[in-house]
Amino acid sequence: MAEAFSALERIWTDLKKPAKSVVFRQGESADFIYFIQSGALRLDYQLEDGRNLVLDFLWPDRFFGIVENEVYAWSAIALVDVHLKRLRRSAVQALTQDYPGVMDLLLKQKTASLMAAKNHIILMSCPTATSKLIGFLLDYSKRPEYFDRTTQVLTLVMSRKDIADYLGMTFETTSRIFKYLETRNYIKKINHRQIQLNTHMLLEA
Amino acid sequence: MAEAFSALERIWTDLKKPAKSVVFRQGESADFIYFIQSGALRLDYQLEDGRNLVLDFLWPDRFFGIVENEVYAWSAIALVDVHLKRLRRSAVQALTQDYPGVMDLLLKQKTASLMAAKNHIILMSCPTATSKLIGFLLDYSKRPEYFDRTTQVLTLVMSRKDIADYLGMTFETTSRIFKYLETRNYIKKINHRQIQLNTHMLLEA
DNA sequence: CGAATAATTGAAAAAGATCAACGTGAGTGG
DNA sequence: CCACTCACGTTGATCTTTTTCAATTATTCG
Repeated sequence: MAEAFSALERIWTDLKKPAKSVVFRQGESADFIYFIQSGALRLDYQLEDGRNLVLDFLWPDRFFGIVENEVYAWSAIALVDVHLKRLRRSAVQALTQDYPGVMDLLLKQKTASLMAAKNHIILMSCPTATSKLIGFLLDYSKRPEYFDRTTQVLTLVMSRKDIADYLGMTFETTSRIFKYLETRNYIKKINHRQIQLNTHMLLEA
Repeated sequence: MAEAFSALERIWTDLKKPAKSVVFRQGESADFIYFIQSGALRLDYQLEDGRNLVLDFLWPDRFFGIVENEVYAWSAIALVDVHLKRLRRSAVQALTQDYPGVMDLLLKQKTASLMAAKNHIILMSCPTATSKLIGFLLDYSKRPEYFDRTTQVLTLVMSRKDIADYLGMTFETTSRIFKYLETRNYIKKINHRQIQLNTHMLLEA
């Protein structure tokens, strides 16, 4: 796997994107595969009826844009300034000939996507908005980049609407549940984007 | 791809399972990969709190049980009598050495799983139970094995509870929405498991 | 046939959406 | 640096949808 990685190193190029910028858009020709070095992204799926759905949040060390199709099935948007590696799909394809490990790596990454999707489905199936949001916060707190274990402070890189679009609710409900969790001392809002978690209590709930 | 398939043919064994039988259980050692020849299955995920979640319904020509982990992450249950092909994981692994197409096939199947999951997420994000169920019926009606295009009759191989557990609602709601759709002439119940669809109207809704 | 399982239906309660108004705070241009 | 603006977030009141719990009816399978 390390060997596959060093093979990929020879064909990737560094790429920095500012917060809120679009890495690729749903429907665009899928010429590149990406890897997140640092930062965070949101995968958006635009429905015909105008609704926008957040399919996933992406964190460092994840590949994305791996599809068999001609075009991207969803959009990738930077939530904060991101540092990416970009690989031309055709070049990756060529590498798989000499380095079977590259194929293994792609398969592993696809498995990671599938597990993320499974987790997303589990969250969405929670019977109440409160349990959805608690599940979301607990998952999120596993990201070392945005959760400080010593202070228990979680830095939200996404808006209330992003969370709502991920969990299948309205942003008003998201806001109200945050409020409710604070009154019950499950969380403490430092500011809109900084939340101190009472992990122990959240796990109990 | 055809070459990969014929390679697999040499190592798979036929397997028939009756309706309601368990093909594998969540947590069991994941020694086999399966392929559905005919019939239909349900993938169940058991949560610690006792809830049961339907992650997917599987139709013919799909591989399943493809995981990297030691154990299956969910259970597979036959909804009707099924005809399966069973392949020992280690044998498939060995085949990938000589037949790179086998790897491609596994990757393609994983992509299929991911697309199914994406679709599932889209359904679950529908704002009302009615739109969820309509989306479900329309997706389901793409299965030639269970939808008769001439009579427009859909044969449900799963219970109201299975549908509810798939869409994230209660089975009472599922039942009520079926009733509602019938009063509005979107559907016509032949019996509990046979539903005639007014596809045109459903697509409009 | 009869027991067990699945499906339906009703009434009441709870949860969430909607619509509207109001704060708040980060970023911009003077 | 300050005022302004605009996007984001919060909150309230009302209405709709869904759940819950309970009872009843169908259906299936031994």
